[in-house]
Amino acid sequence: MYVVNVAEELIMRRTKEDAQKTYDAILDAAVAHFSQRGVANTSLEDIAESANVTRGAIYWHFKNKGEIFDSIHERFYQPLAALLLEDIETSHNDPLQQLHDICVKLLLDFTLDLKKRQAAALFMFGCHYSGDLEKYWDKHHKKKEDSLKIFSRYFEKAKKDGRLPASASPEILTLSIRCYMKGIISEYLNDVENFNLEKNAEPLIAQFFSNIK
Amino acid sequence: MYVVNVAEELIMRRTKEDAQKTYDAILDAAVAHFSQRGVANTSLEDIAESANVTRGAIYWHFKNKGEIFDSIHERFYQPLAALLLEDIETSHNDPLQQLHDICVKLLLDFTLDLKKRQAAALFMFGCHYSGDLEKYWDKHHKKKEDSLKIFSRYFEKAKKDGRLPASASPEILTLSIRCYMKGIISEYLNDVENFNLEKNAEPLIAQFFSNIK
DNA sequence: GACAACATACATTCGTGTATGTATAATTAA
DNA sequence: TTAATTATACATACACGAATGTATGTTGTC
Repeated sequence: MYVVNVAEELIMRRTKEDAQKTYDAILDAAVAHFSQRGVANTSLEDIAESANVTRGAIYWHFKNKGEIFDSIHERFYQPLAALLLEDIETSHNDPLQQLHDICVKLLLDFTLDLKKRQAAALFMFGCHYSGDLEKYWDKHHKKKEDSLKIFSRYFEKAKKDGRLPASASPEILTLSIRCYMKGIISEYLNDVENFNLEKNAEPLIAQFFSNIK
Repeated sequence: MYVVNVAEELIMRRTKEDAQKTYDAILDAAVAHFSQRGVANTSLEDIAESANVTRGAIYWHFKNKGEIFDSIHERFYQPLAALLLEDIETSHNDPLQQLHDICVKLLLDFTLDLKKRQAAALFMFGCHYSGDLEKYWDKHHKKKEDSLKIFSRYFEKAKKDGRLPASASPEILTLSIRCYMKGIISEYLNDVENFNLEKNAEPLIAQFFSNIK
């Protein structure tokens, strides 16, 4: 049982800041439960208990479980998309090295940040976009596609700079790195204890670039 | 709604072969529902309806939902593991080419076989090994690891034959192809309509091998 | 005193597991 | 060979708990 109580006390709280605290506590508790048991196997009572509130508090802040789920997505994807955008905007003389570095960085981030691990596990394995969650698929999928499109810009830059072998296709490379990253993160999250990502992140990514650099 | 009725008629049937038919119909209906909505969001009534039986029939053949889930796993992994074992046992003069071919074959198989797609989607995204399903994790995980260990044998062969560049490590390559395959299948199953696997399977795998062959 | 931020209580639905009923097939007895 | 018996392969009915959503109560804040 890795679920921890996020809120510290069970006192009555009515100020704006305190309301924000319970809001955050609910989201934190939700990510923890969702990632461990899946959205469908998590009851609002589970979340409430971990956040040291009652379901009443949850229904005050959120309409239902689906909106909690969606709120988590926003909180998780906003920084990720921003990070990627920021990286591609900063000029760098070797786009392939730059992509190499950001990929390693993204992977190592997971080893350092439990919250990110939980959120990623949630959206990769912990949810199914059917039933109540179906309506969020388009929105979430679109955000994911937008972020992933950024990958292609590194290869286009490299191509333009003549840094790609003639045999290499930017389209395939984009699809390839996308799948590769997805697979690494998947396999890591599926077995965090036995997959030594700290050690393997750089060699794995280096392996990918070894033929085009 | 892609769920189809698998059994044809609703008459009373009591022969051994007919019992086997309903058993199969239940499993088929279960895979379809599990892969589309997830195990947790699927009720036994859903399955029964698609299989043209009642929950009574399900409880006759299976103890509960978990055992249906486990039965599906057996039916799916047995042929897969057998295929991989058979391939590695057959002698081939170029192990890297052999691995390339089997990877492409595995991927293209998904484009041809709905059942395999459903089963893979089920075990990748449709289930969470917690609660009732937790007890199957060890067993399923072990079978997966056993199959994946086979990948390393191709690279060890290649290394022994001096077919690997000195810089390449068999361990990293094994981990790498494993993640890569997982990622390709993941991304494909996540968006079957837009991911053209028939077209991209071979280029993607070729891209992986381009630097070590 | 009004409203925000909850807690508590209640009604209802849904899924599960089990108990029981029943028609047919398989087996045995004659 | 056939009639009686038993076991199989389900369908039906019921009892129960769990989760949801809502209605209402309560407390502190501004």
